[in-house]
Amino acid sequence: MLCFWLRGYRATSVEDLVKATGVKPGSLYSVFPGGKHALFLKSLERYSELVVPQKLGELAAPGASLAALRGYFDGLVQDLLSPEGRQGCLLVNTAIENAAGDDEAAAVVRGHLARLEHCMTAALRNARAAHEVRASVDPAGSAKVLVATCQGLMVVGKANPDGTVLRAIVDNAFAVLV
Amino acid sequence: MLCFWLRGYRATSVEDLVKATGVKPGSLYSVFPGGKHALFLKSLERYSELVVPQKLGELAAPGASLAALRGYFDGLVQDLLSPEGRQGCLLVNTAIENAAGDDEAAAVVRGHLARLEHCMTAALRNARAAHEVRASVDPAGSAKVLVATCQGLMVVGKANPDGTVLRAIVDNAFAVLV
DNA sequence: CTTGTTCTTGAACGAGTATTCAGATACGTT
DNA sequence: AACGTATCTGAATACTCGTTCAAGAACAAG
Repeated sequence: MLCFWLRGYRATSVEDLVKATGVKPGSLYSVFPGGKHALFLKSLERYSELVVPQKLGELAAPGASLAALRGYFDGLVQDLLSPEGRQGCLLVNTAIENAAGDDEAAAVVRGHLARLEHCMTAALRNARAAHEVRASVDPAGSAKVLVATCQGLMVVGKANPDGTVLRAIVDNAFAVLV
Repeated sequence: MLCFWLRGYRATSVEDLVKATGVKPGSLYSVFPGGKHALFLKSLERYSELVVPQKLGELAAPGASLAALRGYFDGLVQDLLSPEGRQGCLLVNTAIENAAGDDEAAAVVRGHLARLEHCMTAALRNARAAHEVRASVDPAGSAKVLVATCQGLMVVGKANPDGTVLRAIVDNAFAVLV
């Protein structure tokens, strides 16, 4: 999973996977019929189940509110600025690199986006009930925009890992809510 | 340029470029010292100078206002839904695929993002002067968010080329401005 | 300790990669 | 027409790629 995350699907060779796992080619192909591609799909699922919930943090909790939502974006910015976080999000990378020609990969990405939108909608609903955001805010609609914004944040962050720029995006995205 | 746009940097072979241009390997390497990578950078520049202004349309004009800004987003959605437009934006693809390990490519992407932000800021300033958006809208700040949103729109569009979803994102992004 | 089975190994395979270069071709000048 | 220079060509180079498979090691049962 780390190989694909760091280097992308095309750029990781089977040799990379052999070195990273210690599993030799023969075994690798018997354990994962379908080879590199099957392993990639498994990596996507593993990322969804292991890394994503960790990044979501409080945002995935039922009582999540504006602070949790803001915390998710702040975490994203922090990751993009750290040397280890420069690889961005495996699922965003996959959307750009593979989604057009790999329906199975695209389906995993779509699932992730749906989950993200669901969490954000719930958080915004809670936030409105607690009068943390303007009453005119439409939770479902604003969640859709915020999903797109955080994907865009990752694109901008890859090309320009500048804290001032990224924080300005987040600040202004939230400014219209209160 | 079309090769890199359609398939990405890593996935386009020199043979693809030879077939597409009709220029044989020997000539290609004498005309472009630096080979595939030099050609890629030239393609990025060509895309910036040829395709981007066409996509910007009215938004690049001095008098651009809210309609031009909205028109840009609508054009983006339309492109993502058409079979020929599924490749998305070469510069977004490059940001994800190459920016982390290719400083020259990242610089071209940064230039594009800066230009986009500049155009959007100007359009929002005009829009506010014409009372097309709320007086509380900060042109510079909102432009930063809109830049991120349109990059995100491209990520979402690649994984989920669904008109309803994409149009909802654009509608809600603009809803907070008026 | 032998036997039969499962699992593991790394060398080998063919296809594909970016790049080079000696030979062939075309062109402008005399 | 003949020469010299610039340009073009595509076969050859030295890889690296994903994948397979025969040979060997490990292991449990008798």
